[in-house]
Amino acid sequence: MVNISDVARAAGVSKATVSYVLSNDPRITQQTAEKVRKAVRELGYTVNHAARALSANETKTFGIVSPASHSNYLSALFGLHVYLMGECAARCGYDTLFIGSDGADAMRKAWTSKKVDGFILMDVCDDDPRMHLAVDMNIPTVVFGSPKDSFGLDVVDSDFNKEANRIIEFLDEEQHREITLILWSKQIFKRQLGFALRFYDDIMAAARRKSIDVHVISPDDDDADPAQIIEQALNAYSKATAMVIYNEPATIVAPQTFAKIGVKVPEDLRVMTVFPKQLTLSMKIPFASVQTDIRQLAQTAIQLLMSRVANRDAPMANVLFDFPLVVEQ
Amino acid sequence: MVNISDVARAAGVSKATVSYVLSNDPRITQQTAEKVRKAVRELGYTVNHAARALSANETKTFGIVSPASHSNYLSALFGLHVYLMGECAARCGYDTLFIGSDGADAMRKAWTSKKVDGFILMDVCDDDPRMHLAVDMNIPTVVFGSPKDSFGLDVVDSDFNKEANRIIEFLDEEQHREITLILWSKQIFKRQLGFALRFYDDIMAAARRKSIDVHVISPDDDDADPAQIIEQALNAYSKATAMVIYNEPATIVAPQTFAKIGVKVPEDLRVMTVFPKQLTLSMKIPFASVQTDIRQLAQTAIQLLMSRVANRDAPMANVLFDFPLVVEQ
DNA sequence: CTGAAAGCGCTTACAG
DNA sequence: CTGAAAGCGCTTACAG
Repeated sequence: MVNISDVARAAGVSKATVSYVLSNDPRITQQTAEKVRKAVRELGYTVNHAARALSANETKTFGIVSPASHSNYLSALFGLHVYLMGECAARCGYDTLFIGSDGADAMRKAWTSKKVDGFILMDVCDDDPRMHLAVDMNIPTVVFGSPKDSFGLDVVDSDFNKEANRIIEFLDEEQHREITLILWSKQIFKRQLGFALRFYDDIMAAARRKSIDVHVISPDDDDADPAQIIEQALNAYSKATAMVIYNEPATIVAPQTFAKIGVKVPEDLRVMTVFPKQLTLSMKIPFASVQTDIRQLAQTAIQLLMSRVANRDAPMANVLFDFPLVVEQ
Repeated sequence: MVNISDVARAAGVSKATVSYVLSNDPRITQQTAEKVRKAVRELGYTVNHAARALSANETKTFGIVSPASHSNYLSALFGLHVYLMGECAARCGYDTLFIGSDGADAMRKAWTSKKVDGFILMDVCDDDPRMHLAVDMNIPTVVFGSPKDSFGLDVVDSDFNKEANRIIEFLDEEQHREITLILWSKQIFKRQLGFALRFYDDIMAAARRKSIDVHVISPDDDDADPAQIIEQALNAYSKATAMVIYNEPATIVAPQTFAKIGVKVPEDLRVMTVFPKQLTLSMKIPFASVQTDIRQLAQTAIQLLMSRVANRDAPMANVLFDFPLVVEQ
């Protein structure tokens, strides 16, 4: 494989000059630069990544750290996130290293072996060990999720508070006084996942303010059949005139469940949910929904991380997106 | 950050010895090895990845190359694949580099910069430029999908031929003489994606053998509303007694579509599909389906790639999985 | 059984 | 404006 010496020889300059041209150093004259670029082109030269990383002490790659474990369903969405972040990162000249299991351990290893310049933590929970690791070792890190405290790390997520208020206000205007709320599983709550906790707190507070009665349902288990849970909720709280679903598997199966039982939405029951815009389309979720834009979230995460790498002492960023409530007619 | 010299000093040996211990070289005595390991532990040493890669000329990372472009829906599944492969690779001591857009170009760059030891190509199409690149540059590569010709590259996929036959035989036994077949979009076919082409050919051949009439429908567009397509198919071919859906978005929305129209499955219409087992559960796909195990596919891909890296001259592997047909009662 | 030394392919002060 | 040289942190024949 052709290396920098080959290029230097072909261009009749030193290795240093080649290196300077490659990094667009302004001290090099146009002429010299052009000679070098020609040689690069003709020889098909590409910088050796390991050598550059070793020498320059930066890898131009970001690590995406998955949470310790999660159910099958969560993984599907998670995958989409990873994919989108990979795309955004690529556009910014960064590669993306996927850090699968073991959360904090794998993350520490990737960092101490200098395999990445920084991390994006997926689905952070309160007091997440990965956050503590990042803080302790002063690692550029952006957090996905809404932990109670991010300990100074940059955060990006959707704004649960606004989402919850918007949902409740909409229901209040439609005069619903009794609703049922289908949440993530108890397992998720036990793991203190920020998105589950925050949304729950916010929506309950908002409902209280409007004096709306809320029947709360949280499946015992991640793998519980979401269709059954919806049916049970319908039976148990038959006087509720609206249902808020904040649970992705349940949202996905809800349309077929209602259709099967013969519940007409929204005539018989107003249904509201929070769901990624990108999937709303292909999965035909026909509810009034707050439509999360996961591409925008991904892009922001990458940008925040790039800024953080460039300046470790910049003030902490906390970007919460206020996604729109879309009401299907 | 602590490096190999620090460890050598602390253990009272040379750098070489530390390196040998780390690679479990049998020439080092137990005693020395233990001393070194102790120092490693106490100092919290981790090998610098770039240095090792530069010196040993291997990166212990695999690149996962996404196809040039694909629709939103495809991406969701794609993400799951990436995720699962990352997990499998991690278990085998490999990291996973996600190579987003630009297909062959990004792949060439990752290779010439020596960022990875090999590639897994997602969703390969006939004559895929990424395959040619891999062959031309003799890059260890495993191909996901069923191209007409893999040019000697290792292949892993499900066995479309067997799937198609199994589906048709099942329909034949149930005495269906006229069926409708909903396929991937014309865009997908135009891009010559192996899975779409192979399945289509195989199922038509099998149907011909059993003298079953097939009405074929392929949406013009990836983003066409799959629910409408199903409804149209139902209207256009009302005498068909079975429907085979080989199109993931359509499969996902099919249950709610049938429920809405009042078509009872399987009483009014036998519906068959091919769908990842892992998503069948969470998405409540209630059809007779060939259940692809994407975790197994991912694992096999990683294993094949590891073998290929270890021995470039080994005979080509072509692993096709025969996944079971599961009939929901 | 262990160590001194060369080399992997870059970047970057520093000197001129 | 350009080049000689040190150095990044490892691995690996080779010598002893």
